[in-house]
Amino acid sequence: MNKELKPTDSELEILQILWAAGPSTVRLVHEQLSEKKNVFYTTTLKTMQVMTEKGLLERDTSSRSHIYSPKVNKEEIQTTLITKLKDTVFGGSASQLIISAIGNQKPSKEDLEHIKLLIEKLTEDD
Amino acid sequence: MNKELKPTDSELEILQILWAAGPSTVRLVHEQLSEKKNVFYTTTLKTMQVMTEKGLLERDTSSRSHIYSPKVNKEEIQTTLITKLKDTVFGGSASQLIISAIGNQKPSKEDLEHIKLLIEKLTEDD
DNA sequence: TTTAACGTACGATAACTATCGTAGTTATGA
DNA sequence: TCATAACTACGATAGTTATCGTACGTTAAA
Repeated sequence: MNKELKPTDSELEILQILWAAGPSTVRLVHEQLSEKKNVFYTTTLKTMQVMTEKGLLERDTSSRSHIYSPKVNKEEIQTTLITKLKDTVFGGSASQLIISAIGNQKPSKEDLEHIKLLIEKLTEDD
Repeated sequence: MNKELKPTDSELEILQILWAAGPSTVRLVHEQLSEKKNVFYTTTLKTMQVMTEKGLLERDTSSRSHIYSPKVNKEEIQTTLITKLKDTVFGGSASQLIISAIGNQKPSKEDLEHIKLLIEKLTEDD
């Protein structure tokens, strides 16, 4: 339902940059974006303006270069999208999703240990 | 790049049904779809026709009711979408994705044990 | 045999996305 | 000061998606 929780792919690219960089100008976002993708400055600008209209970003217009910040929570978006993926291609099964991720995303040894500890903690306490 | 690996949301709903049910008529897919979503028969039909054009489905037109089957591999789509999610909202980190999934999708105790065993197997052999 | 149910084909359309170009304003530095 | 660079605003557009309606042929049963 909530539009704010369904950013498009282009919007996610921008959100990612803002989540990492904190409040930024279009110029800065555009420069980072340009490292991955050929796009005109005005395209980035327009997208960020639309995102602001949608409530995905907010901006401070007090100086000439507007400062944009994410208005949506990273963790919330992550959870929403994981849930959606789980429902649409894993028939709603969390474990299948996790197993598949472990199997083909090849986390490092350290990561696997880390995950194992997390699981132990979760299975212990209760 | 490969269009076949980026089904839309509506297409994924249909693929899921076909992956589970095997080769089916539009009627059958539509009935299952109707349990989740209000949609006209011709909408389902049209979507499946488009999917066939795109190469997501193939069909046997030898009888009056065409029989559709998925032409794309479930596991392949799963991997593609997990990878995309990892890249777009987890900054490319598989472990972050997995940890987040374990944390908020709440797999059952049995599932967690299952996953733990898998991890042990992966960290052992090499 | 005729009509209702079932099936496909396909055009139309509204909404949304992504992208770019143009216009106009405001610094800035040579 | 005046040209250039940097900004924002915003219209235009092509492509995509999702959805429905209409047309039309086929099957089956009353």
